[in-house]
Amino acid sequence: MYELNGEEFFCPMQVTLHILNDKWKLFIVYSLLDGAKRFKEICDTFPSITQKTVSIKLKELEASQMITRTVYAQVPPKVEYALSATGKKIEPMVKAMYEFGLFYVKQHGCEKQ
Amino acid sequence: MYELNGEEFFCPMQVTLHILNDKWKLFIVYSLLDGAKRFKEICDTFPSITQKTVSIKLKELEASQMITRTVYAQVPPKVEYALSATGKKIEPMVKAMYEFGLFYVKQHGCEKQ
DNA sequence: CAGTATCCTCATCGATACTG
DNA sequence: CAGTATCGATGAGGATACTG
Repeated sequence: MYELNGEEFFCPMQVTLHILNDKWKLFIVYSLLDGAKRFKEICDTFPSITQKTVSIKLKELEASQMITRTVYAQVPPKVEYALSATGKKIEPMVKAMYEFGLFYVKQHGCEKQ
Repeated sequence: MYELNGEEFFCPMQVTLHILNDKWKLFIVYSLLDGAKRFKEICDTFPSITQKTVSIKLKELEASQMITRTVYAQVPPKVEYALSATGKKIEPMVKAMYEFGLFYVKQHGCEKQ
């Protein structure tokens, strides 16, 4: 049995899904595996996500200690988001997800030119 | 570039998330790793999910070829859901998610008696 | 550049009841 | 047992505009 800010979980899987299971978070942490990104870069990485959603998701990921937020005191402002030590631990998981996707599209002949 | 019933994807990760990223699907396929389950068993595994949602999610998972549905001609009816060959390929991914959750709760001291 | 503030839509999910 | 039908709540996320 585990507890995370008031909520109870019976299985580590549940914890993982609690932290990452939504439409965007996994994409965001995935894109940060290459290295730190600025707010605008993250927005540009996914054209179909809005600034507002990016903002919310980054806050949530920061709250669950998956990413760090670094503000550079300059004008114009520069803020960088990067995976925390904990966040970097997603790598094997993300790799496995990538591999599965690769297998799936091959299996189902979903490739296009 | 990949295509799945009309939608376009640029990355295998995107495909994986398209198939599995919602509140329940990962839990369901996860619970099927032990072996086939009947409809009621799946409902009972997750007390906080409704029959309706289970029904919808099973249909979606079947449509994306992740699970198989076997009807036994008997009264009362018996229907079994099991992972397909494709579905079984989630195992490394799920293991990685489990491991991450485990790491996370240890790191953050979330264990309760 | 890096966000907030509003307003709004729409899918997801829950509650409950009913059926072959 | 294995669902479907109906209705309703809710909240994530989109569109757009604005700010330090």
